[in-house]
Amino acid sequence: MSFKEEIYELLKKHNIQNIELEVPPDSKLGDFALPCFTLAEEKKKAPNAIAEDLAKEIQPEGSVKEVKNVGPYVNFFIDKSKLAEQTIKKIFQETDLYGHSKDGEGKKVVVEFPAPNTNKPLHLGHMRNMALGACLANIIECQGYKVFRVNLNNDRGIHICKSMLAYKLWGNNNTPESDKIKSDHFVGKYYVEFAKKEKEDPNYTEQAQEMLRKWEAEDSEIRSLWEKMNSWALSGFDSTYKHFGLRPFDKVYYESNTYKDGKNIVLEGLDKGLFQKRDDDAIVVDLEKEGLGEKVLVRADGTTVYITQDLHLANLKYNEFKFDRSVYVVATEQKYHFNVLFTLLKKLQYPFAEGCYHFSYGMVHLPEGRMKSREGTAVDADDLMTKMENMAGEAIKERHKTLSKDEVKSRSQEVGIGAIKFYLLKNDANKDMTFNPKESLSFEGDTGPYLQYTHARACSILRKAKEEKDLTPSADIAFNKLADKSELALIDTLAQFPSKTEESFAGYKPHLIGQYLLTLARAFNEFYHSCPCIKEENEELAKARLSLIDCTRQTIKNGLTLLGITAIEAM
RNA sequence: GGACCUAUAGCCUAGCCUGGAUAGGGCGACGGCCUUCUAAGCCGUAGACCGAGGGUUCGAAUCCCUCUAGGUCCGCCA
Repeated sequence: MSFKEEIYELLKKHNIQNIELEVPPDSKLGDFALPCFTLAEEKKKAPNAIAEDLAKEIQPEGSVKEVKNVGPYVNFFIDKSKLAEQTIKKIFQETDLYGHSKDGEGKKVVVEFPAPNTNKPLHLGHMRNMALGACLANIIECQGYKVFRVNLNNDRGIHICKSMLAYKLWGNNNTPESDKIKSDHFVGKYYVEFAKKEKEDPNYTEQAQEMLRKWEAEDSEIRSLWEKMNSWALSGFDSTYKHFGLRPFDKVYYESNTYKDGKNIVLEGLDKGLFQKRDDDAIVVDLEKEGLGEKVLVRADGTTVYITQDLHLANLKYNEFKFDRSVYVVATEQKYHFNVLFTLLKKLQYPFAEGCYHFSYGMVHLPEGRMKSREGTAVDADDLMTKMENMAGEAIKERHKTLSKDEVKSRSQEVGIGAIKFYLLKNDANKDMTFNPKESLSFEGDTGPYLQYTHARACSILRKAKEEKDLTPSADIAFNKLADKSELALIDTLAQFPSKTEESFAGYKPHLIGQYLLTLARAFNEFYHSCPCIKEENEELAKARLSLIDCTRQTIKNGLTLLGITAIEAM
């Protein structure tokens, strides 16, 4: 039974029910509080007077150590050593699984991201997508679900033809190797070049459309050019994914394989009378009632549109994975599209329709305005990673003059990438963000490196305790020795982790983990500065603190792992 | 024209779902702390009529309505 439940039981004995306990703003006031405003109304008495009487009436028992009246509240103090014991034992027992749950056992979830276009390299927008997608997948997984990470390459269409045409016209048969450029950047260069020329001469647009027609007719020359350039783009993406620390995808879909499909689904809907054939032979659906207007599903000429292939892809995924949920990690601009897609799936009465969810996230702006790949103003993913790693490397070398080159490299990679990921994950995904290089590239304050540093500090104490005093942390300690304000606050924060991961999962809110870790790191650093461990002379206290440090280390590690950030042991 | 999202100190942001006791952080500014476990840290000071107006409530940053500003979408493009 939790402390809260224990207090509810206690209150029941005094005929108080249906009032939510609150947590006072300051732990000095108490651990839990009963507001007496609604009681005041019932009993026609001032809330302060009621609270005063109740506080006298209710006798402490069990884990409740003290009952005290503060204004209109009855505040409860619980025996902190019990919380310490409960929490520390749990963490020692569960280690890497602390914060995990088995709620989703036996259920399957598909998470799709980042679904790039193969005409240009990945930029900061994709990084936000990847960070969120990977983190969301981890959070779902930690709740016991079997997660499948899937990707979709948008590898055909007019925009792809634009970079192809530019290469054909101005590429001189150069290759990424000959130009010594990363292969996806090589492709992107031609996309930017095309955009420039297209502005001056609309004739190029016409040529690109002609190329798309040839591609659709499976013209062999165009197809081989397409295959060559796509393989450049895709191999470039793969190295970016790897650098960013993404796990390999469980399945990769290609739009070029599926773009014609889905027509049978529409015909099925037509048979059932869900869709209509218009006078011009186009098949449409009337979503006026849903407030979504009329949508074309198959063109008059019998060809399919974007939404048709998405109907097909949803089915493909279900047939392959038999998922309970399917999450699409896609920017907020496509909200309407997914609204229509899911409405159609429901209309068609697919069993999986209810399980589909669009996880949308806000756009990434630059101080100058919107990022435009076409104009080459996007913040490139590879460049940003390198930049951050170099900055981290400088800082590390300054701190450790004798560290080996390899060690500097691996640490700066973890710190640099961690900084980017945390920056992208710490705030509400729903909100747009402006990438301001000056503050975004910082390693101080509310950042990933701050969390990694806190973790490294905890590791360092554990190492030294072993070396200098042969102390190892254990769950068999004198819990009542942990009585300092900062110790109690730290224990309190540690205890919250499982409910935070659960909340983060339930609401699709990755940022709750990041916010929690900041709170935890602050609590630990406060403790670190006021409670020595190795230098502590009271042996029992030193041991208790060491265990508390180990629990913090473990919890930060578990949290960072959910964010896709490596918890490094030294910085 | 319609739909959705956003608005919290000079700047970035948490809290809003589930209303409560002095609205948390961070950057920047100012002042302290490295003969004690990593100063990428810690402590302190200054800085917020929570976009505006109404409503509900004993109580509103939080719920409801209106308005304003910014953004996004509403294609037989993907």
